[in-house]
Amino acid sequence: MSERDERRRRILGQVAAVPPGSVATYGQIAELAGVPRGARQVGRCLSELPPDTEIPWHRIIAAGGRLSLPPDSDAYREQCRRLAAEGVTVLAGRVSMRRFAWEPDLDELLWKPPGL
DNA sequence: CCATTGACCGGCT
DNA sequence: TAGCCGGCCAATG
Repeated sequence: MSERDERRRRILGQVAAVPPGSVATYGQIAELAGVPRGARQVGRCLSELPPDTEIPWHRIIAAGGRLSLPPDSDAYREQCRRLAAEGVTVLAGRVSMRRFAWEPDLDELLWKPPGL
Protein backbone atom coordinates (compact mmCIF):
# COMPACT_ATOMS: atom_id res chain seq x y z
CA MET A 1 0.00 0.00 0.00
CA SER A 2 1.26 3.47 -0.83
CA GLU A 3 1.58 6.06 1.89
CA ARG A 4 -1.20 7.96 0.19
CA ASP A 5 -3.57 5.02 0.48
CA GLU A 6 -2.67 4.50 4.13
CA ARG A 7 -3.51 8.07 4.88
CA ARG A 8 -6.79 7.81 3.08
CA ARG A 9 -7.62 4.66 5.01
CA ARG A 10 -7.07 6.39 8.33
CA ILE A 11 -9.02 9.46 7.26
CA LEU A 12 -12.02 7.49 6.10
CA GLY A 13 -11.76 5.36 9.22
CA GLN A 14 -12.18 8.45 11.36
CA VAL A 15 -15.03 9.72 9.23
CA ALA A 16 -16.78 6.42 9.77
CA ALA A 17 -16.25 6.80 13.52
CA VAL A 18 -18.35 9.95 13.78
CA PRO A 19 -21.64 8.87 15.36
CA PRO A 20 -25.09 9.76 13.99
CA GLY A 21 -26.50 12.99 15.36
CA SER A 22 -23.15 14.75 15.59
CA VAL A 23 -20.66 16.36 13.23
CA ALA A 24 -16.89 16.78 12.94
CA THR A 25 -14.76 19.32 11.09
CA TYR A 26 -12.27 18.55 8.33
CA GLY A 27 -9.42 19.69 10.54
CA GLN A 28 -10.61 17.55 13.43
CA ILE A 29 -10.76 14.45 11.25
CA ALA A 30 -7.29 15.19 9.91
CA GLU A 31 -5.85 15.46 13.41
CA LEU A 32 -7.53 12.27 14.59
CA ALA A 33 -6.27 10.48 11.49
CA GLY A 34 -2.71 11.54 12.23
CA VAL A 35 -2.52 14.00 9.34
CA PRO A 36 -1.85 17.39 10.98
CA ARG A 37 -2.96 20.35 8.88
CA GLY A 38 -4.50 17.88 6.47
CA ALA A 39 -7.94 19.38 6.28
CA ARG A 40 -7.71 19.75 2.52
CA GLN A 41 -6.75 16.11 2.13
CA VAL A 42 -9.85 15.14 4.07
CA GLY A 43 -11.93 17.17 1.67
CA ARG A 44 -10.19 15.53 -1.23
CA CYS A 45 -10.93 12.05 0.08
CA LEU A 46 -14.59 12.84 0.55
CA SER A 47 -14.88 14.37 -2.90
CA GLU A 48 -13.61 11.12 -4.37
CA LEU A 49 -16.15 8.90 -2.64
CA PRO A 50 -18.53 6.99 -4.91
CA PRO A 51 -22.17 8.13 -4.81
CA ASP A 52 -23.29 4.89 -3.18
CA THR A 53 -20.76 4.88 -0.33
CA GLU A 54 -21.73 3.83 3.19
CA ILE A 55 -19.30 6.31 4.67
CA PRO A 56 -21.15 9.10 6.52
CA TRP A 57 -19.58 11.98 4.56
CA HIS A 58 -22.47 14.28 5.47
CA ARG A 59 -21.27 14.48 9.08
CA ILE A 60 -18.09 16.27 8.03
CA ILE A 61 -18.31 20.04 7.82
CA ALA A 62 -15.96 23.03 7.67
CA ALA A 63 -14.58 24.92 10.65
CA GLY A 64 -17.05 27.07 12.52
CA GLY A 65 -19.92 24.76 11.66
CA ARG A 66 -20.26 25.83 8.06
CA LEU A 67 -21.33 23.44 5.34
CA SER A 68 -18.67 23.36 2.69
CA LEU A 69 -20.56 22.22 -0.39
CA PRO A 70 -21.98 24.63 -2.99
CA PRO A 71 -25.42 25.61 -1.62
CA ASP A 72 -27.04 25.13 -5.01
CA SER A 73 -25.73 21.59 -5.47
CA ASP A 74 -27.59 18.30 -5.08
CA ALA A 75 -24.89 17.12 -2.70
CA TYR A 76 -25.57 20.09 -0.44
CA ARG A 77 -29.27 19.36 -0.30
CA GLU A 78 -28.58 15.69 0.35
CA GLN A 79 -26.28 16.64 3.21
CA CYS A 80 -28.98 18.81 4.77
CA ARG A 81 -31.52 16.00 4.42
CA ARG A 82 -29.29 13.43 6.05
CA LEU A 83 -28.30 15.71 8.91
CA ALA A 84 -31.90 16.66 9.55
CA ALA A 85 -32.82 12.99 9.57
CA GLU A 86 -30.35 12.54 12.43
CA GLY A 87 -31.68 15.47 14.38
CA VAL A 88 -28.91 17.87 13.41
CA THR A 89 -30.41 21.24 12.57
CA VAL A 90 -28.93 23.22 9.68
CA LEU A 91 -29.78 26.90 9.56
CA ALA A 92 -28.43 29.27 6.93
CA GLY A 93 -25.92 26.64 5.90
CA ARG A 94 -24.56 26.18 9.39
CA VAL A 95 -24.65 23.77 12.26
CA SER A 96 -24.30 24.77 15.89
CA MET A 97 -21.00 23.24 16.93
CA ARG A 98 -21.90 24.01 20.50
CA ARG A 99 -24.70 21.51 20.27
CA PHE A 100 -23.57 18.97 17.68
CA ALA A 101 -19.77 18.84 17.60
CA TRP A 102 -18.49 15.30 18.06
CA GLU A 103 -16.36 14.77 21.14
CA PRO A 104 -14.57 11.44 20.79
CA ASP A 105 -14.36 9.49 24.04
CA LEU A 106 -11.22 7.78 25.28
CA ASP A 107 -11.98 4.47 23.66
CA GLU A 108 -12.25 6.09 20.28
CA LEU A 109 -9.09 8.11 20.77
CA LEU A 110 -7.20 5.00 21.79
CA TRP A 111 -8.57 3.10 18.85
CA LYS A 112 -5.96 4.64 16.55
CA PRO A 113 -7.00 3.00 13.30
CA PRO A 114 -4.65 0.30 11.98
CA GLY A 115 -1.48 1.75 10.59
CA LEU A 116 -1.03 4.74 12.85
C1' DC B 1 10.10 22.42 -11.95
C1' DC B 2 6.33 25.92 -11.73
C1' DA B 3 1.48 27.38 -11.44
C1' DT B 4 -3.08 26.42 -10.35
C1' DT B 5 -6.72 24.37 -7.86
C1' DG B 6 -9.52 22.66 -4.23
C1' DA B 7 -15.87 19.52 0.16
C1' DC B 8 -9.84 23.90 4.42
C1' DC B 9 -8.03 26.67 8.83
C1' DG B 10 -7.34 30.27 12.21
C1' DG B 11 -6.07 34.76 13.46
C1' DC B 12 -7.27 39.44 13.00
C1' DT B 13 -10.03 43.60 11.83
C1' DT C 1 -21.28 37.98 12.70
C1' DA C 2 -18.58 38.73 8.32
C1' DG C 3 -14.76 39.11 5.57
C1' DC C 4 -10.06 39.18 4.37
C1' DC C 5 -5.73 36.98 4.16
C1' DG C 6 -1.76 34.14 4.53
C1' DG C 7 -0.80 29.51 5.32
C1' DC C 8 -1.40 24.75 4.18
C1' DC C 9 -0.63 20.54 1.13
C1' DA C 10 -1.57 16.91 -2.38
C1' DA C 11 -2.97 16.39 -7.09
C1' DT C 12 -2.80 17.99 -11.90
C1' DG C 13 -1.17 19.75 -16.30
